[in-house]
Amino acid sequence: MAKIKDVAAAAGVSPSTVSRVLCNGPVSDKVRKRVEDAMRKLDYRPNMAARRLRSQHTDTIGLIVSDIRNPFFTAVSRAVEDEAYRNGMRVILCNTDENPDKEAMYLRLMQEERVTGVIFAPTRQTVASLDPVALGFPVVMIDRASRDVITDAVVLDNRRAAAALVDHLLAQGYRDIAGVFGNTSSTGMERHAGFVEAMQLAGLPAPAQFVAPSVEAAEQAVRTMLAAPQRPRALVVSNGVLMLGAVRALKSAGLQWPQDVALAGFDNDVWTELLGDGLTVIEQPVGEIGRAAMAMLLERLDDPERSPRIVVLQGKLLARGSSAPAG
Amino acid sequence: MAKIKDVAAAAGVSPSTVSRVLCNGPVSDKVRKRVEDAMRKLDYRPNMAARRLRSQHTDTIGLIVSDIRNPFFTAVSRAVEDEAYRNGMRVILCNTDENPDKEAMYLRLMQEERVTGVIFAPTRQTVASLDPVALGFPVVMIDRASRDVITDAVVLDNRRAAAALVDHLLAQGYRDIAGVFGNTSSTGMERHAGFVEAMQLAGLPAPAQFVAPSVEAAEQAVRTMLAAPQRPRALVVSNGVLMLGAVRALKSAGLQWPQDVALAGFDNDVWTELLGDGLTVIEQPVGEIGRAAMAMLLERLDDPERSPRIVVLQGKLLARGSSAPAG
DNA sequence: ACAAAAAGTGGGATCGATTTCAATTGATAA
DNA sequence: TTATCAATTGAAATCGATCCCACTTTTTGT
Repeated sequence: MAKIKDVAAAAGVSPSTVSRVLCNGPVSDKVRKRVEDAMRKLDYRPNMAARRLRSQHTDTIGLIVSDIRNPFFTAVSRAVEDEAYRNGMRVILCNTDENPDKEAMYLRLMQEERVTGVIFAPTRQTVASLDPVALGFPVVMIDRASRDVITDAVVLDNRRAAAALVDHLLAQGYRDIAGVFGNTSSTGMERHAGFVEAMQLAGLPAPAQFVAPSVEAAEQAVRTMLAAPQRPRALVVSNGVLMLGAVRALKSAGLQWPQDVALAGFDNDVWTELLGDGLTVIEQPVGEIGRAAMAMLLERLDDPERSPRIVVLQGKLLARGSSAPAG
Repeated sequence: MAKIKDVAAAAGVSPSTVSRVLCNGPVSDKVRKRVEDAMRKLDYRPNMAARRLRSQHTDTIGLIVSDIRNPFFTAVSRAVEDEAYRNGMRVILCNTDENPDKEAMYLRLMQEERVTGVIFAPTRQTVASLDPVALGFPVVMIDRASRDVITDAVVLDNRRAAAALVDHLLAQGYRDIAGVFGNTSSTGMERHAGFVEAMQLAGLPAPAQFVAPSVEAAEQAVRTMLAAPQRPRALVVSNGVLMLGAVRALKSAGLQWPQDVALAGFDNDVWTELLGDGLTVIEQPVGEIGRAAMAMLLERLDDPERSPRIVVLQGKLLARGSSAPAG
């Protein structure tokens, strides 16, 4: 494969000049054209490794999410990638499966790649022990954040969103409401807090279950909840993955929504609007989350000293059939 | 950030020796331990750019898919990534949106990154003009392949799968069957061919529509099909994304399946089993596709000379409620 | 027309690792 | 004890680009 020296020779200039053409340095139009012709003729492709080594900047950001199969994260990733690309940056995408070991491994990988910055949706465990300074690059958290560690972050107003679901169910006439929350993310905790707050405000108990963030775990948990002597009349479910489990549990128990159990949850995944008269959900501004995270990262790179900030975005309640009045 | 020289100094050895520790070269246990201690103390992270430049191998493969939001591709990606990781390789994931310009751009990117190989789901347009030799790295195609260009590939037996859907619908008593296929991929073409073949074998006409591979395009197309004077009694739909559009069209037209229109398609996306009594689909062996592609790529790297082969995997018909007998 | 400033170009060091080759050490056998 | 050989180690070249500095050419101002 042709290298810069070959191009230089072919164009009758020095390697320095070829490099200047590559980097839009000061080159006369005549020479630039000669060099570009040579590049085309030799089918030259700059070697990124060499470029990054010498220039000491990679123009690459890391995006570490817990599960790319979760439509929430695919949508956010998509937005991050588009935005990154528009700013001349590449993205390295990583899946952690909510596994702290994998998180540590990928953070180390990011260091080895000398990424410019990282956008990260960490588990509670990792978020507690994270030292962004030691990492050597700025980190913007998404979806999840910690109250203690101060980092840039883009999150949903989870308490309010969860409370909105509860208020909606209450307004529809439901009282006996139970919650299902993920146990690995701060998000699950926040949503639980909002759930409890709103229920207490209404003077109601707030029974809740915490489960591993998988369809199977949720299905199992909901199945037992539904089999209990006094089963709840409505369910608030903490995210799209768990909601899928809840729906499966209801179906396999032969229960209908909202007739037998009302449903309300998070994430406007494509299928939620197709089930019966639709599932009531909080729609997250996924595109905005991705774009905001990328924007924050760029600002941080611009000014490493500015104080960390947290962008809190609001969800949007989509009231659909699964939470229709008890009738 | 510490470099190899610093580690060498701290451990009282030469940089060469540190490098040998890094690469599992011949080093005495005593020295190895000293070096490893020094690395830990300095929090050393090898610089991948430098390593790749010098060693001339990146241990990185490219994975170019058309849409990471399509569950088929997310699932395949996941399998590829896991398999790659198990073989000590990194993956660069790219989205093309079925856009040939983006495909060209990402192929160029792969060259600049000097990837070891690429797994690629190309559009028909690109597949026709692809010259794997000129690219400089081996390419394994997934999901799609060309009859002309000879490359390693992993594909579904699309004709047979489509025919299986038709046969199933025929067995259930349906005759008036129409098809909806994507117009950018060879896959759509193959499935169409299988559809036509099976219909002709039954002595039936095979009306078909080709649409852009988006939910909206499919919804629009199906909506007009359903509004036509003699609307089909059953629909064969070429993939999960289009199926989503078809379902939306049916719902908005107030039609039920299978009572008004029977449905059968591809991709066992999570939601397909939740809709009514489930959607009849061909389940693709997504994990196997990803693993097979990665395996083929490794074999090809092992032996660049061996003749190209195509792995054809079989889909599995999941007969569900949407194709129940006409009653 | 001449000095000063600006623009364009080339030479050579450099980024941080690996790799080749030579040197040294230690172990083994005669 | 000494020659031989394998196992370790170090010195220096190298990967392919960028970047600093010096030099030449052109432009500008007076």
